[in-house]
Amino acid sequence: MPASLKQIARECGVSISTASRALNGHPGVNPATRERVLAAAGRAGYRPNNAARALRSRSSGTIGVVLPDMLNNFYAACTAVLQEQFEQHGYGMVLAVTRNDPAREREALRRLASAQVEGLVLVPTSRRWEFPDARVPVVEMNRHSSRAGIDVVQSEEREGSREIIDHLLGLGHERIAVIVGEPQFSTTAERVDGARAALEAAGLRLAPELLLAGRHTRAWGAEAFRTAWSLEPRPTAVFTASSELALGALHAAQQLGAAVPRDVSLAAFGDPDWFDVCRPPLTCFEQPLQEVGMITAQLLLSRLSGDQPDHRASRVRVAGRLVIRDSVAPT
Amino acid sequence: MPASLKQIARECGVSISTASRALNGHPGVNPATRERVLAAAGRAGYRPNNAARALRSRSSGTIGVVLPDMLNNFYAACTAVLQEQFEQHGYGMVLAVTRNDPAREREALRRLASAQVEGLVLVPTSRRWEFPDARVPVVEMNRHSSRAGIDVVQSEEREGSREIIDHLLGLGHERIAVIVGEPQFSTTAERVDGARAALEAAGLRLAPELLLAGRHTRAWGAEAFRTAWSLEPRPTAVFTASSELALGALHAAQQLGAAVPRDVSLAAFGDPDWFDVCRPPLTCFEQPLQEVGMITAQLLLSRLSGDQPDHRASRVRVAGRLVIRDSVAPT
DNA sequence: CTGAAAGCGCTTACAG
DNA sequence: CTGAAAGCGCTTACAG
Repeated sequence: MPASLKQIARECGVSISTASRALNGHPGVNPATRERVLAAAGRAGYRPNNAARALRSRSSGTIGVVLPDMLNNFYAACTAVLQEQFEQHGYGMVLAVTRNDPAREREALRRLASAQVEGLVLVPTSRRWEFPDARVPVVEMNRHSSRAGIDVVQSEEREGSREIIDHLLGLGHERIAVIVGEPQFSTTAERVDGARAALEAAGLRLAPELLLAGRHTRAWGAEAFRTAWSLEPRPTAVFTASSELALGALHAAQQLGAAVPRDVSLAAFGDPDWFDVCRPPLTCFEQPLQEVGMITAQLLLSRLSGDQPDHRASRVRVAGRLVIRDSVAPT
Repeated sequence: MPASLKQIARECGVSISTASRALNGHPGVNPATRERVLAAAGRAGYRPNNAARALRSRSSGTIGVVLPDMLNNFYAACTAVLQEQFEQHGYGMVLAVTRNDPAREREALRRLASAQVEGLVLVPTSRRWEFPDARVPVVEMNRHSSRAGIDVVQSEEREGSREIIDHLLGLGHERIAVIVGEPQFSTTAERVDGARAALEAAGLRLAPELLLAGRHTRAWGAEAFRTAWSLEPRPTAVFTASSELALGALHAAQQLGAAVPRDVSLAAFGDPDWFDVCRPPLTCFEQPLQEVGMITAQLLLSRLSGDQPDHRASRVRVAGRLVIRDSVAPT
């Protein structure tokens, strides 16, 4: 049974008001009294009850984070940064996962509202979400919904995609398969856009049969690669819009005996740790995960501290960079 | 401003007691009244205040999870399973990360105590941790401390290590470098033990120069591999005790121009997604991540539900399996 | 510098 | 079936 404020106060012969003030470092407490209270609390292993404190002070000291999936390398990295930043500023983090299911998202937002989170980082899975408490600042991370007036922090999706395709075009590829995830996500739309723009700038177009949309899974990456490989004529290059898709595509290529990059070039969006030890090391667009997490945290924290004179919503796009390895060859 | 119980009650012309009972599905509420309350709550987007509920009912509905690092594939996977299981049983999860720092661990445990968690999953980083509230059931996951009477769920560390070494021995390797992480972790000790036991069973021994202990990072994996490679005579095989270490070792091998498995064989503990697309695909001992997470959750949940007639601590070791790929060749 | 008191939003015996 | 009341453990004006 953990000690309560009351017990500490009694032990020191002071009121609970005084004990509370001493523990919370309020000014205007006799230093000797403060010492006594601190000592007693230390001895008893006193821990304030968060629920009571939150209830009374009307602030939970907590920020909610809603994301699709903890296993995804990108989200895991961002979340690690968020958690560290929030902790440094005295906030706890409460996590909810949606698996890209709008119903789960709805439920997650409810739960976080019940937890009285003071701020929210959201990787939206539906185009129109609702948060019960309109006073809570929200930042959309990576993906964005169609809601107006919400801060968004993402990487340069369109530009990244365009750089990859430009790189392929520069090496003579013209028939390029584009493998992407869920079409309803803003990231997918933007990556496809970027690819399309690059092709059109070169006087080419993205043939419908070469655009393969499915889900951000290894399985779909593999299936889509096989589909692309069965096309007539075959594409000379494949662009996968995430590392999971690349994993599947690479595996499928190895199974089909398609040598990368001799038979087909492969380039991906994202750059997990293992891209440089795979067979072959993959050329890719490195997403600025750390920065996205950091900027998201800073933006939310500045909204929370209220010293954000500018009340307009921000839209931050963080630059990434092309990393050239061995998976792309000239035609 | 989210609606409170009081407002809902007033709107329906009932007392807050009745509104509370209706919302919480207590028996003995007039169905018509219940309907009215539910409807009003729905309209108002009512969400109960967790803090108030936790304070009054003395149960937070929350389980704490303390782990070293969210980026680690093993912990991310376990945590995903834990979160899903806890959610299914009506518990929220609150996460704390220690970065293998005992001081951070101490602080994390305090924070979770303040949050009144009802149960705790802990990947311990110190040999003797303390949780302020002795009534809270704790399960140690993956690693274990030296505390008696605590449930532990882990994979078969010793056996996995032994299987790997036996496999190498079977192909004629006798000079095998063993690269491990932090020596103070139980997992490290057990993996080293397993390796040593396998060697001794074959009438060999683990030479001190061949045991390279550092940290579970890519950087240490690379450095240790370079050290091993500079030994005279060179080892013919390298065993890395985690996937991060394997990543570093593989990268170092590629940089040194050491062809795996022609010049040196490589085998690892753990089996992340990408092991089968790297160069070469890695032979390894597959850790049962899902199962470890699942069993941990079930064990803690059964302690919480109190229907655990057996009060003795459990020590569960989940079996893994050897996965043979292309990174090991006969001498 | 300190204490008595109110009250945060709920749940839960208790009485009717 | 319903309501009035107590109280969970704190914080915070308010009075001294």
